[in-house]
Amino acid sequence: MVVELRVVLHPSPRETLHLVEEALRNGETILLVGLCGVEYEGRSSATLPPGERVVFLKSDGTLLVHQRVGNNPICWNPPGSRAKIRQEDELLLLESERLKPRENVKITFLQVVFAGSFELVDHAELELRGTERELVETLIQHPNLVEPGFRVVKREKPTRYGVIDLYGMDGEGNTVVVEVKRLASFQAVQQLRRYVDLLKQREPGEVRGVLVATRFTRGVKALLEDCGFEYRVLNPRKINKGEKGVQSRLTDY
Amino acid sequence: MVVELRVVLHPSPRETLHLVEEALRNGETILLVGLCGVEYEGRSSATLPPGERVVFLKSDGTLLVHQRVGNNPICWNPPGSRAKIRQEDELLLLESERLKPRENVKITFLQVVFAGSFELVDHAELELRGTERELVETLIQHPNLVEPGFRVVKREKPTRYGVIDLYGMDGEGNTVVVEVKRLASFQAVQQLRRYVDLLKQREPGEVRGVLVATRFTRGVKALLEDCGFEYRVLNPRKINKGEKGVQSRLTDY
DNA sequence: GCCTAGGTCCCGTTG
DNA sequence: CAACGGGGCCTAGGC
Repeated sequence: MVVELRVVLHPSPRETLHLVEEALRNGETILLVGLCGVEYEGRSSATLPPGERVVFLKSDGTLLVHQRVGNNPICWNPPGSRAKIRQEDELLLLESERLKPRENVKITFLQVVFAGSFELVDHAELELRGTERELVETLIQHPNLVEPGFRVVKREKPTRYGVIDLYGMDGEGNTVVVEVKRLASFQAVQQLRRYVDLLKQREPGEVRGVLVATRFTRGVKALLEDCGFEYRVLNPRKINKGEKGVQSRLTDY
Repeated sequence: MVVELRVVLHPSPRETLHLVEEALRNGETILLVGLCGVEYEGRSSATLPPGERVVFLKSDGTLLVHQRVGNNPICWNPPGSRAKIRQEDELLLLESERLKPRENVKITFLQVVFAGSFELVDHAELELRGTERELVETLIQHPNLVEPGFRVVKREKPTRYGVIDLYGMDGEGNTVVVEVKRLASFQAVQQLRRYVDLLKQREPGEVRGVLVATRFTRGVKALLEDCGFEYRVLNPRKINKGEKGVQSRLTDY
């Protein structure tokens, strides 16, 4: 149950000031709706002329300014920022400061039509399935999905140029570098290439590169071929039923 | 000014139902605060056990579920999704459906402590400064920042494997590929490498690769060196004052 | 603390 | 429409 809850409609600047100050003291969640302009200065800098928006201030310092459309906040400051509010004449100034890197968001309210503060209790954590991590675990349990005879030597093998998802050997003793992705992109191929090139300098035998993903784009397959790499399509639904859904290497075609 | 605004404290399921349904019809912005659990099924899938959260429903279909901490929503559905609400006994079910890709977010409210709908007017757009685009424009105006004698031939030159930020020639007529980034990463080096390799096959003379960025990490510089590439550090603040802040090529050290 | 890579990334642009 | 790369990305995990 929400222990504490306070709401004001069409508050005066002073009322908003008090509500926000008290909510900040108590570590409550704050929602403001009103006409405001925003200035941002930090890693980049930006100006947002006045408009009606929702401003969301969390107890961990998170500040979000949402326009009426779009998934992402138009302006924000991440957790750890510090917010202060003050009144200047009929304007309300909400300022959020982040220290590292130094970033400042300044919201000037011309009018507030709604102000609310809430004490939220929430100890639950998201349980997410179908991540890349799970794909890697699947491959460790079923190395045949990479190819019959494949043997995992190391998971998350660190190198000078990043961490190899799966490092192992094929049936003939060749080194195999496996890069795992949910969605295979150019970037994934390049990552694989970086690792393969590195190992080629160190390992004696052949070094093969394999990109395993649930989805591939056209361009990626072409680039894979150019690099001499192979790929496997993982079908997440088939995995539990068996070890189907394995593609042959590109060079088989 | 906010034309329409409706707020209910501790609404009954029926009251919430009516408020949300009417707000959806009118394309208004909806804020709900209460105890709820969430199920997500789509590109991935997830479960979030009950807790007190802020639910944000926008007129463009955006759905955001925010916990009391964190910059990002814990669950969401992007713009273009369709929301429906219905009552089952004392529970309220808010369901959001996205078609491409198919994704479903189902929120089960055990209790709503606040419901509000707002008609927001906002035609303003963010003016953002300090982007990569601006860095490229700076280089075009001051090609000396790449190096004395550098001449831009083409901006955003498309290739089979992506678009080259800047393509030009040095004082000796060699091809120069310039990749521009705010923050230099391994990925940026690989991108540069892709382009350089491609042009080496096509262009007659030498092909040089230069990575220009405002910030570099140690590992990136090492990889650049291994690839035989050069780099330049751009200081955004110095740019307007002149053409200082140019680094020599790695091989000068 | 820096650095690296993942993400239900979202988002705009381009083919 | 797919696909590719930017982002004030944020966030988690290593060292």
